[in-house]
Amino acid sequence: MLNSNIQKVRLLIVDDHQMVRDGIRVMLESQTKTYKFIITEAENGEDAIQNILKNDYDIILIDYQLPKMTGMETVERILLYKPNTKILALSNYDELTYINNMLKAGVSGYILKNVEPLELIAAIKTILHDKVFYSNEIAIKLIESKKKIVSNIEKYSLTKRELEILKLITQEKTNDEISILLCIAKRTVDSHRQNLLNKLGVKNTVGLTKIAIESKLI
Amino acid sequence: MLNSNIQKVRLLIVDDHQMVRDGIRVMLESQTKTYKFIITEAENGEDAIQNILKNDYDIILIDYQLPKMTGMETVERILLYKPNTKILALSNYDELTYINNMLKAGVSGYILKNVEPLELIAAIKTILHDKVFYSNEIAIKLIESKKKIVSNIEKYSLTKRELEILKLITQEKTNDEISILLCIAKRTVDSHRQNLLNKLGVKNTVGLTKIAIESKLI
DNA sequence: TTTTACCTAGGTATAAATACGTAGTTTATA
DNA sequence: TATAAACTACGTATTTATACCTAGGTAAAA
Repeated sequence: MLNSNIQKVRLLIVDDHQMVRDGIRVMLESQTKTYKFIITEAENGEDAIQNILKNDYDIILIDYQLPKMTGMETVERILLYKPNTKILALSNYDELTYINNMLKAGVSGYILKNVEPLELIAAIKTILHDKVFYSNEIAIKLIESKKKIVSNIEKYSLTKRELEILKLITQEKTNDEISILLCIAKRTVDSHRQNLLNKLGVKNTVGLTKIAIESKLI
Repeated sequence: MLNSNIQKVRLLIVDDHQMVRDGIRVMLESQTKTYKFIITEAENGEDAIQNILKNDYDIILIDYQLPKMTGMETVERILLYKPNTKILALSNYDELTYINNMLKAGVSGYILKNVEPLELIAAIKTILHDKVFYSNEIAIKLIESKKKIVSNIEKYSLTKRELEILKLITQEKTNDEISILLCIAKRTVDSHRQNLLNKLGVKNTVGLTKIAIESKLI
């Protein structure tokens, strides 16, 4: 009777760290109330592909960093063969590039490895119900991502034009070249450049370049 | 009889990820031939400090990234209270900065989290015998660290002097200032700068700065 | 010992950047 | 519609960087 309420979930863990695979297994096996997990493990992308070709899984947990084939490539190939596969990305990193890459590849969720057992279960539950799941940190990161580009400009309160010119400066262009590109007078570029030096509080072009790189403008 | 050969090891795991703590526990508990691990867990640096003040441990496994207090600070404080404590740093990162920081703080070993159970046991064994242990990747990293700086110079075949001047340029110094600093004629600095532009194949100071940053010279 | 690479230094010239101003026009917004 | 912010532009002057040379001294290597 009680058993009838327990749902079997076929789950594939793709991670090259035995420690992580063990950790996930412990987490999932401690949750026996609503799910019975049938867990398979794969060490790398190739393994994972071989596995999904032979077997069906309800959900796949995959790391971003894998030897040889990256998690992203693996996800792309899995979805090529079985487009309806539900995949949860599980990473150490909340780097925006990684998150975006995984989402682009087609994962249904992205959580960090420092996840609590209950949150992991919640994520799996959500994804099994055809919804997407991002852990809080990831959601915030995604929302903030657009803001950050703006905030770097705001941090130094650069105008659009100043930003544009800063970018051209970092492309090794002279004021003369910039003026031609933007169809404005060289002296105008001079002014903008002077304002940039003042606003950013640096001495010369080197300072401008360094800040541009720091701010990831280039 | 058999039991008399089994050594008890009091071990403290300091890591904010339950998954990692579980993973280590599984690894260690699977090795029952020579050791019986008595494992305590701490979620953060504060916890760890409280624990080591109350109890004695044979070895401490600690992550680099911890909330609030870093692994490095925690190690420093642990060794302040109990200077003979044996500590093994366990990190996801083989970043040289992290490794160096941990070694500076006083750990007896540094291994990556993708460690095999047998290697983890080997590390613990080595450290318990008052020796130091680095996993292969870390050892290589440490050895290569010096080489890398050289290789970047060699890549562009910069001379010592040119490198010196490049660094000063990236500190927003003018040729005049550099000449005073190095006690050489301004015209000599001019020459070096010209050579830098030619060798690095860039147009101006912006190019020099970008390459210097890429090459991690600054 | 000859060669080579490196550091040194200067001639001459031009191009580019920096510094400190002023000021008109447009655009968004309160 | 008043106001501020942004973009535009120029005057004047100095400093700095770039370009293309030549060339001597020194130390290491072939």
